[in-house]
Amino acid sequence: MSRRDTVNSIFMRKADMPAPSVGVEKNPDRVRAGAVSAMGASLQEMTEAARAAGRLQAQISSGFSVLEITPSDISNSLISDRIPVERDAEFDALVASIAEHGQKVPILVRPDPEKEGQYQIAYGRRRLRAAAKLGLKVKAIVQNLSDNELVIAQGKENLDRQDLSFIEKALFAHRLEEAGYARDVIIAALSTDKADLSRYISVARGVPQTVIMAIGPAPKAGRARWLALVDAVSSSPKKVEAIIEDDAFADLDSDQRLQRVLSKMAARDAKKATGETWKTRQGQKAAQIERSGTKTRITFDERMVPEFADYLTTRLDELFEEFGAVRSQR
DNA sequence: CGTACCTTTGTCAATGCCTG
DNA sequence: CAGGCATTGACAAAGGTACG
Repeated sequence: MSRRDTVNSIFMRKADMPAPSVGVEKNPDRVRAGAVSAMGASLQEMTEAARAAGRLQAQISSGFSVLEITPSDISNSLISDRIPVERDAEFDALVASIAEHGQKVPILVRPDPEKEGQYQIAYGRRRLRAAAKLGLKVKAIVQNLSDNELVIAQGKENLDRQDLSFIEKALFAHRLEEAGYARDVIIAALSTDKADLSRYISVARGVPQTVIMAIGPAPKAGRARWLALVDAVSSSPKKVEAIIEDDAFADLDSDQRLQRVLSKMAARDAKKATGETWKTRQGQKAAQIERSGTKTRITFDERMVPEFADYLTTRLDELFEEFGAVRSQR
């Protein structure tokens, strides 16, 4: 799979379209038809559009320029970095501000490499959404950016705003990685170091998307709580799902939802403190250890460690002797 | 097999926030 | 304002992997 295909698949997913199956080529005719219809059907309009495109091309190649662009000509960024929230008072305030004073700060876009006359947003999506809502054109700086520059610009802008929560950064990092970006590019985009990036990605990998979306951005929660959630999910994913499906769960705010899951899981762990999971060094959950009164039961998962139980059975005498020797030394 | 590089994990200190 | 707690950035070491 080429980089372009990978990036496209991310883009398609972001646009709420089914993820394309591997190896399926995009139909170039459909792309062309879309671009043409966007420019208008009549010859007059097409000529005018061609002239406008020429002017734009000259401006773009001379560096960058601030243009007024119809929001529908701007597609979403390759990589989504925000978890949508139902109510957003700040967004309403932004809409009101732009309605009253106009758009003060331009957004950053690049020309869509595949669709003439179209743009891809690097940052300023809230301003874009606000302009679209108001039916206004949006002021945009147009720059020729590489894929890497695009995501780095997007990341930098978000960090300037300092309102991406831990999990939003984690998702952003994870999506960049899935899109095939090198670690150093992701590190630059998130202004982080390799150690933290590793943690971001492991959290985004460790918690299912459905769980993250159900909980939301949890702006007050940092690394520790999300790492705790990774543990909780890996030990009993079904229990976590049951908690997030609870009716009352949706009534809480995002931070409270995360807290609810963690406290319920902690309570559950405390209750069955006698039960534990044995994991192999590769992290496979290979056995369940249950203690009750005078008995201890170890249940091996044959799918994870096939034939290990048989092997262990044949060595019980040996192990018991070893155990006796160790105990007598103490 | 040894080496170099990359990733993951553990840990600590600084900072900020909250509560009494 | 002090103390406790959570968050965050940074460093070091361990673990994993690719390559010669």
